[in-house]
Amino acid sequence: MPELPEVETIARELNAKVPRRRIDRIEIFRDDALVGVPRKGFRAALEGRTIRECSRRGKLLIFHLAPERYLVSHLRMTGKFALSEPLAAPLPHHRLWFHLDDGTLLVYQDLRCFGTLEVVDRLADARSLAKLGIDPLSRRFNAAWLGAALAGSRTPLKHWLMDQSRIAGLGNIYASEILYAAGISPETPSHWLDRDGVERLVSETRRILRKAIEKNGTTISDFRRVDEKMGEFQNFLRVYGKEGDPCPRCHTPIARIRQQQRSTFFCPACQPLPQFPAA
DNA sequence: AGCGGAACCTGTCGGC
DNA sequence: TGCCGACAGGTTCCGC
Repeated sequence: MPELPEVETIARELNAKVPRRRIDRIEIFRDDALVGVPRKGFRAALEGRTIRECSRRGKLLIFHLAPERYLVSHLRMTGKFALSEPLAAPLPHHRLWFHLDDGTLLVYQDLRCFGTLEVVDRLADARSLAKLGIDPLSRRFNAAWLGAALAGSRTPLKHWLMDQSRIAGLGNIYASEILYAAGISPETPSHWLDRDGVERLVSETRRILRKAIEKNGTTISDFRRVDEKMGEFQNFLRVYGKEGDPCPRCHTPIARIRQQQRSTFFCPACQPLPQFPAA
């Protein structure tokens, strides 16, 4: 489900509510998500600790606790965190309840049970954080960095952008949208991109991610904010999920292809495959 | 290096 | 109506 803007939205909304709240008690209804610790160890590691803040790294959501400890969560496709009034019984896809000291319930739910919850004493110990690449909203993500990183890779650009060990946070929706905005074919061998293309890719990546965060993420089916409201960026998507619709720029029907087992949407006219390597 | 395929798990949707 | 396959915002592992 969530890519960088959705996780950023959740982190910001949690950050407005949960800092200084203590986790009094945890109820576990299904423990598939727990990484590295058994259910009892998970509860013992977190109960009684206070949430200092929430942050995001790539698509990972991080709860910073005191005394020092971290809960690092990857929501994968359908994971969610929500704040709720106390409930009598868990709803169908509720997996864990964190009872906070002000009486509210921090609910972790996950329809498909792909999501993960990892507890570590130091962030450096988190396996899920270890292999992440550069954050695309950081200053280091610029044309000089990207140009050097792309050199030598023949991987199709769309797949390259989704590799979390290179850039952390882009997924299937935003990779398609960014390439459309930059006017670059998703099938371009990565090292073919010329200097101008690299610069467009950097600026469109930043622009689209910032706008998506401003719109609280994209809700196509599952994604919900902490208060169960939907995001609004789906209203600004140009190509994702729009196979056959006219391109907003040139009216050519939007195409859909499969790359690495995933759907890619693009405009064949606005995003032509380069004819030759641009050196 | 990089690709295809399968797996993890559950639900929905479209076609026949 | 009912069954069956395809597909879903992600990642990882295995084999070629």
